[in-house]
Amino acid sequence: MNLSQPELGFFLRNHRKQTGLSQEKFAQMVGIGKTVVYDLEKGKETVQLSSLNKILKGLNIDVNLVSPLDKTL
Amino acid sequence: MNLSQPELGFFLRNHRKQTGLSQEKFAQMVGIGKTVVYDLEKGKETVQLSSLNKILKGLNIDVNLVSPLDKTL
DNA sequence: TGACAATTACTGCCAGAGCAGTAAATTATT
DNA sequence: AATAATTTACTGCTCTGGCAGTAATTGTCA
Repeated sequence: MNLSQPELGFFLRNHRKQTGLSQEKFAQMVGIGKTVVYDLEKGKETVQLSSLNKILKGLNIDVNLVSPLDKTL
Repeated sequence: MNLSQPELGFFLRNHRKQTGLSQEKFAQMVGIGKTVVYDLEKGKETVQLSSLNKILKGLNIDVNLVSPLDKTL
């Protein structure tokens, strides 16, 4: 996938829900504003990378960047 | 990996170099300012997600988000 | 070594991201 | 159905990321 919407939003929302936390609780747990969580889940792309990072960390999600060049075939 | 520094910076820089484009040329090719390219490669985390997206798209890089929960084991 | 290209670094301005607060709408619980 | 919890939506404010411009530094090549 890519980091754009709405894919990312659904992904983040699903995983947050599995934590059982509301947007607000989750937001303060990872140290960002609730608006950012809402925006990201909704589809806003103009958010800070650092905010996404905090969310991904809070969800224990790891990132793999795969490039066609990396393929050691 | 995660989307934080300096890992991401090195990754992006290496892949941009393989395109043979300078930061400035690459920046205008993907439609962002040269400062953002420089900042991202350098280590700045407070950049917009949309900027990172444009860069990743320009480098043909795909993103995999892997969560422990997804493991269908 | 001189000239050229690219990178690094700094500036000031401005559009907009982040935020808390609030309220309305939606959903869940009892 | 009533109540509580959550989400959606909007506001105004503050702060800063994005940007072009520029200059200094570094790297490359003839």
